[in-house]
Amino acid sequence: MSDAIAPNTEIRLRTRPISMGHLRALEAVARHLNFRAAAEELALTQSAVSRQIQSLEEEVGVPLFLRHTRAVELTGAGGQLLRAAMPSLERIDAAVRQIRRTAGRKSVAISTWASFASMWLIPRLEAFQAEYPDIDIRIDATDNPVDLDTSDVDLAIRYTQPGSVRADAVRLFGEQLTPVASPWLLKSGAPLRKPADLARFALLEASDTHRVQHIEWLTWRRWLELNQQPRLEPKRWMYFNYAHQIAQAALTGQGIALARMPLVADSLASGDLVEVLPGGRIDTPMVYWLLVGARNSSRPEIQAFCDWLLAQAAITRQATGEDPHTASQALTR
Amino acid sequence: MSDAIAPNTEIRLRTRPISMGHLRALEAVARHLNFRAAAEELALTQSAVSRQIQSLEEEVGVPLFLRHTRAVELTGAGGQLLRAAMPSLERIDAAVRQIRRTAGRKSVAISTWASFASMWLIPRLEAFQAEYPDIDIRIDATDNPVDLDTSDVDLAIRYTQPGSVRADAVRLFGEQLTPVASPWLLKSGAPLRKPADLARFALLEASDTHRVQHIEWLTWRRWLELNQQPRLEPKRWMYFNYAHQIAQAALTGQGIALARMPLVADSLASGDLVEVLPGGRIDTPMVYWLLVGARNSSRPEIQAFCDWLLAQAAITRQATGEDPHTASQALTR
DNA sequence: GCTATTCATTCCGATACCGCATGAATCACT
DNA sequence: AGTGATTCATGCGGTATCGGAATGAATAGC
Repeated sequence: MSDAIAPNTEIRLRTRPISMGHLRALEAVARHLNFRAAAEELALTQSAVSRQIQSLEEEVGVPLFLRHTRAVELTGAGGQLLRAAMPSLERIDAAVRQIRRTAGRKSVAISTWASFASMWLIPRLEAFQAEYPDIDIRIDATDNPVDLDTSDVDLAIRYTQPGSVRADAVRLFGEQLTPVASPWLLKSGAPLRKPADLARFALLEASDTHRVQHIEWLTWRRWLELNQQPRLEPKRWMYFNYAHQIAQAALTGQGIALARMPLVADSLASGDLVEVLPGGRIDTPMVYWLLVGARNSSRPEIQAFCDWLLAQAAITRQATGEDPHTASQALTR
Repeated sequence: MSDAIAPNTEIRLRTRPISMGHLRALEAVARHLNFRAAAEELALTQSAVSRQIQSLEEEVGVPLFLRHTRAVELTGAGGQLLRAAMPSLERIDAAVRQIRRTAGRKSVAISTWASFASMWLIPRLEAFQAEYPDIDIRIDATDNPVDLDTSDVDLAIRYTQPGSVRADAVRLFGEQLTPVASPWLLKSGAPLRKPADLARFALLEASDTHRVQHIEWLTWRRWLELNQQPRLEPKRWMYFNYAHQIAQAALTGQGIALARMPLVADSLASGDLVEVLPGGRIDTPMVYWLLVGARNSSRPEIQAFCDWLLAQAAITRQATGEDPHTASQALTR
């Protein structure tokens, strides 16, 4: 009864797992359309590459390349496999590189969005780095909302209304909007005392086509209505895609921006921007949240970063007048 | 001069390419959290799996699992690699399966969207299958617009306005909208003679949140305005996500749908649906296009399918009254 | 302390992979 | 047409890798 091994060997021969090295050869050959050049790139001989491709072809049962005498041509099946394999290899390689890079190092990966990263998070990071020089920081600000359980970020900063966020999210701060401008812009000309005076200036506004669900709260139109100027037309409208572009335009005196208090508190404190109309703040229902992936909350560097972030948020709350108490409560977490 | 080989071996030792088999072991172990069970699933011994994981760990420089005496625990790095590897392996496997399945067979893969597939394409496919029984058909109606050059579909059917489509797109037919209903619905009650009579019925409308750029042309509101009934309020509004759901509702007598002529021409011809208001057709600027990937246009089965599709489109144009000529021109292509 | 469970390790046979040399096919040029 | 050059395929031999069986090491439960 040799049945015990016969099926084994048969299976082994039939479904030998595809090798990643072979797929790399496929990729290189498809790129060069030349076995020898591909082999050179892979630091192999042409013979090895030839047989790797052959092995792949035997595996899928279809030729992947048409070998003409002087040219190599990718077949449909070859292209199909290539299109599946190339991003997959790249993704695996990227993951390995990432793991290797952070091997033995403490690191924190944060998902947020571009405006928040450049206007709030990054300016403060230096302080954290000074306090914890051995912790690496990685910021993913690609604006793709990522899943903390399936992606490789450790924590996320989100911007939503209360209620549409996980129960374990920690509130960082709320949001007020206020007209701001460069003091340099206001020095020339008559002083700006009442909302109607805004008509003399250019108004900077977001034309954010992506996140339509939030934009209604951030418009000058809403601010003007709340300040009894529903029909005011400014000297000029200027539209920008990102909040930090608006801030940049305001800093360079291009007009008056309806800024988010938490994000411009620093510029207000330093005097680079000023609130042009005291009492001109309006609230939005939006809240900035901190979310921590469950599987990461026990790592000490995550712990340290969260503590630091909450302390920074408390400082921002104080600066924006949202939180009249000291930050001690947040620090003790 | 052994310089020629010394660097070779060094490189070989440093960057030994990761094996897909090892990643499969990672996946199986992560799922079972048990080396023996994973080995059994992989038809290997526990010893082999142990060494595969070890090899991976040596490769990335970090432990992927914590081995406790009675339990195995995935580390952060392990999870990171797993999250990258699992979809990648799945994608490669799927591509290989797909290639194997279509090995030696002629096949045509079409990208379209759900409503068009179920209301126009699929009902006609049987005729094509009868004519070409040896050609496999694969329909990708996931509503994700795919790139003909990078995905593995051979041709795509698109629905846009003229101008926002590639120059080599072939026009299938335009679009008219007309109110339709089940004849059964109309038999009860007073006859429906003029647009204002619509107020006695439920009107079926799309609440298509996805493709906002097209929806304006498809609304009852627009039809009513064009027919001098801007303020008409029907007995009831019914909203559906997909055009074929609307058609289904109309077929079962739930109300009157504003249907796309090309998609309901069959039901009108068979009498399952009737146009409730002769002369009630309105045009939309939308056009149905056929796009063929450049690298596929030479395959004979693609050729055959395109010819057949264009002939079907000509028949539809005739049925909707769009094309007064015979279909001969399209047939000769 | 004994036993059962589970992963790591050692040894050995199988084989997959590589490099070298060579063959086969075809194109370019005389 | 013949010759050389280019390019991929193939036969062969050596080596590294891999898998299986048996055994060791650690520990949790009793």
